[in-house]
Amino acid sequence: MSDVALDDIVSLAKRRGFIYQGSDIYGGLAGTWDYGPLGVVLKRNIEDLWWQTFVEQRDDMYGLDAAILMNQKVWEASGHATGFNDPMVECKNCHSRLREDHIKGDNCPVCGKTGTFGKPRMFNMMFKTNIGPIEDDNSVSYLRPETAQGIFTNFKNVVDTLSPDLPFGIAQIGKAFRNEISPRDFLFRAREFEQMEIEYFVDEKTWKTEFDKWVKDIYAFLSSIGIDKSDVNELEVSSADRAHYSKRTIDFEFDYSFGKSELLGLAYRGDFDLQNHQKASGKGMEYRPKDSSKPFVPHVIEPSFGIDRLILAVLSNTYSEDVQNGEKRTYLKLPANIAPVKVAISPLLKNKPELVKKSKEVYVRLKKEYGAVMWDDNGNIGKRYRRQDEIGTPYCVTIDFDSLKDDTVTIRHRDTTKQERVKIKNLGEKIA
RNA sequence: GCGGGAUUCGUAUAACGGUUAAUAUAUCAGUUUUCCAAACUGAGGACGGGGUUUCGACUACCCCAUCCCGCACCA
Repeated sequence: MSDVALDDIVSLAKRRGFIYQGSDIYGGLAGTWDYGPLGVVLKRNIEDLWWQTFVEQRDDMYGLDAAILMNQKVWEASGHATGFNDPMVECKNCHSRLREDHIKGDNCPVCGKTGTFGKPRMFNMMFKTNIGPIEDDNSVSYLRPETAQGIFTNFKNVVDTLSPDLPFGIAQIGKAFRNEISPRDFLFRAREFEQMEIEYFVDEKTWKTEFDKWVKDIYAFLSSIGIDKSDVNELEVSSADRAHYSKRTIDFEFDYSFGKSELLGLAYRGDFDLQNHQKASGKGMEYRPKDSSKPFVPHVIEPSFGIDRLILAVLSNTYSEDVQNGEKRTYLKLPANIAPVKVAISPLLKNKPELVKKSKEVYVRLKKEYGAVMWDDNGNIGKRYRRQDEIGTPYCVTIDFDSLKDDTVTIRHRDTTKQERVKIKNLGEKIA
């Protein structure tokens, strides 16, 4: 298990404006979290990087942003309307609650007693709502429990309008909702969360090689947000545990403070989803090869990332403490490309107008170029460094009296606390 | 959902059936300070919500919410 305590991360996240409890002033709402001023930037940086990596930098990928509310027929076709509707039974002896379909015979698997089960009760993991003013069976809709179905239902649209060559993928970032029985472990299991999902459509014959390529691509992306291959455990999901239509599924697990748990998943789903929607909607889901060979329903490989879980992993991985001059220093070793503040600008002394003036010039100049630049003149210089350390700012630039003479400044590095003197005009290449 | 524990300034802690609820740190303003949380002055900031007992409840009791630990769940 990771030796970073979850409490330390939760506390820092709140103290510094990364993540707050949802509905905080009313006592909270279980399973919801709000991203504060720094958190939203961190999150957006990761999403942007993901989008660049998997959509913009590739020519076989197409973006999508589908509606959260969908026709109830979507969930009937996908199996969620029944699959998410699990009958639960409770053992009257040991009070264990179990899924009825997981129990063999009349024996409680927990306490071993026989005939102790009460009446099964339905538990639906989907949030139900009604469309329009009349609440009846026809008006029922659900908040999507995964973004994937929005991609499958638009498969035909994308094929018809952009006529992509196989293999190709459709990528989407968006919210999903699950009425979890017990949300746990900070961002890890929430009722409202965000997914970054890809459905990658392939010819069945090629699925194994494409699957392996995705494993590589996933590691490359993780590495770019500071999660190394050595931080990840690949769990081959056994045929008993994976969905019946899947021939292979890998859970990529991360070592969180509460134990190894899923960070993201990679599943080969066969043609299960498209076939189901073809059957249910009556619309053709074939791909027509350009060489006029026989049309077929493609198979699909699904890399599915939970942003919130990625953020929790990034925070766990980068939360660091060391001792400087006998004082504990807390810092986030965030990679520069996702740090919410890239560089902080300070005058060495804030009561010297000439230093402040010069610092402002540097600040305005860098802010214009990089955006994520913070002005910090509070307290003394050491205090500012520590404060920037805690929010993971990789570079601090300080303007001192020499700066006035020769246009140089010191740039101080978060991880080493070392500093170097550079020309103002060369700052860009140092923090790029 | 079940069992156990908890909930007091942003954070971390303290105290008390009865004065203005304390301390550290953080925050903000000012003085000072020539590179790693120095010092000084000042300011703002909390008893999760509701009910009961009581002359009086942050404190006791009940209900609810949330968090933590364990169990179960995770299609």
